[in-house]
Amino acid sequence: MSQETDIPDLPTEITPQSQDFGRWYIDVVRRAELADYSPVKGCMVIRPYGYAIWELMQQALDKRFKATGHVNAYFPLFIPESLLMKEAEHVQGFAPQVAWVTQGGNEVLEERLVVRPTSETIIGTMYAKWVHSWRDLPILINQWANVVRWEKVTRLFLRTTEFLWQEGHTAHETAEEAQEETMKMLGIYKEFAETELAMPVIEGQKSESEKFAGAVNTYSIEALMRDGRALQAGTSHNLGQNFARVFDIKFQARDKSVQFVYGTSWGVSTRMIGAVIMTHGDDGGLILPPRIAPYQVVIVPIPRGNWKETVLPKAQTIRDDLVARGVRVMLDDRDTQTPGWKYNEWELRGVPLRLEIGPKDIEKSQVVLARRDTREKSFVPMDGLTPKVEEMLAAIQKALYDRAVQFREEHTTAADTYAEFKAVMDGRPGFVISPWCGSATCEADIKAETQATIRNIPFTSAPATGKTCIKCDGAAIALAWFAKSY
RNA sequence: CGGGGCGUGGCUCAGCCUGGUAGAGCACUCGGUUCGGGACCGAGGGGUCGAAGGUUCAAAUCCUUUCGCCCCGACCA
Repeated sequence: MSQETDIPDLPTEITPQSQDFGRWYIDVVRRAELADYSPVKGCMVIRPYGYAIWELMQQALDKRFKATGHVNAYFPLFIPESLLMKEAEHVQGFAPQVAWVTQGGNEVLEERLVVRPTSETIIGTMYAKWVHSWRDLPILINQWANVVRWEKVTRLFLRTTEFLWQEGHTAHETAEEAQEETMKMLGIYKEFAETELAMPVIEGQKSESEKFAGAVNTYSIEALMRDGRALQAGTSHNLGQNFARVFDIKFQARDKSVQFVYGTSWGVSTRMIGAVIMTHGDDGGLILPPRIAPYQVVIVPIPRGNWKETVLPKAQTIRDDLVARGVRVMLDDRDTQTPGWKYNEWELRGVPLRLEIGPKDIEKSQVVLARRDTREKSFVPMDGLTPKVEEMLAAIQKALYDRAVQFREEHTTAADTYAEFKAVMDGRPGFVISPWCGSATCEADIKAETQATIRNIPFTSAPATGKTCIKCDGAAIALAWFAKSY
């Protein structure tokens, strides 16, 4: 197998990351046709190519939810005002972000409805009706839904007024079971992110001020984007008995006493698509991990002479062989575009592997394979092609993950003093691991002065014994991971 | 919600300062030659210049109002 060293420059149509990362992101989303702005302020249209990525993510997640005993259901989009108002902390957290429905047809509603920002309240109300005995537990329900949060500042995929997500809502007999569920689902998110999205994440606990409104504890997975900012990619909440008390979700326990259930909720959203873009993309556009790429291989036939009688049938055969093995393939046989144009287009859209085939290849019974991640080209014999393609897709998946891990390691720094901390945040941003005293005041001051927030306190974080808070010099309770975030 | 910027064919923009009846590139349609890293030639189609009002013989251009969007900051999956 020979390698071509002559890799052409990346196209210039997309703003380079180094010039303006935010602009680069928007350019990629729009040029790759993942999404577009809609006529509705703050809302986006997810285009077929972007939606195909979401569908692949959904399938991968749904499979995992089912495998751990969860079932899907669907709850209403509208929530009566009185339900939302029941849990004090929850209301306070979401009130500024809810959209109200005040009128139906021509009639003013007696009770206003909110468009769900999340469904704890309406699901809790139903659980109260369904749970009577410890034998009814646990309830392990997930729903795939849209939610609406009135946002002042929106960004495609990362924060839009309406977005798609899944929200799991479970009810358990004991506090221990609820905590176990909370951790299990966070673990599933981590495993999903790492194996399907090739995106390494840090699992940990949120600080009190970053916690979900109404939860006892919130845990998150945090990923590092290529501009050095962190992105919360998924959350899992232990709700304790907070919602159970308010919604009266009671059951008769094994000891005949009446108890409130222990709840959890957990979710990931279409924001994950933004995370993938900003984890793997380069100046040439999108780079998709093979496992969630709508097209894993694009076949570009070289149209020359009577190619429709020679090259094209061979390309079709190759496609059929790959499809038979479950590989997602696009055969780009348009004769309105040149091969070079197609190379650039599909690279921009992140297709992991390109297969070129022309008359010369047919003579030699070979094809050209070009990797999107390294942009390396190689000649591969037609014989044994399918296994070779599968092998390369797996190699790309792994390479993307390894590269992302390396990037994160290179952009993670420990800082025991505030001076060091600020130096890193001003310089090359990323995660900074620092001792923290646990005070919300210190946390807020650090944010005000450096824009960095506590992303989470990883489970694997070393104990902070003997260390002092970078802000107030008080005894540290933990080594927290700080970063500027999306 | 504060600061900045922008609304002109599908897209990116020029034209506005100094009013004179709308232009370029790309995209699109048709025909032909091409095609191994964003092809070329020829012929076409497409815009009441975000909206409303005003000034003027005449407004994309000047004035007023208004709507929308984008970017940067305070709140959030």
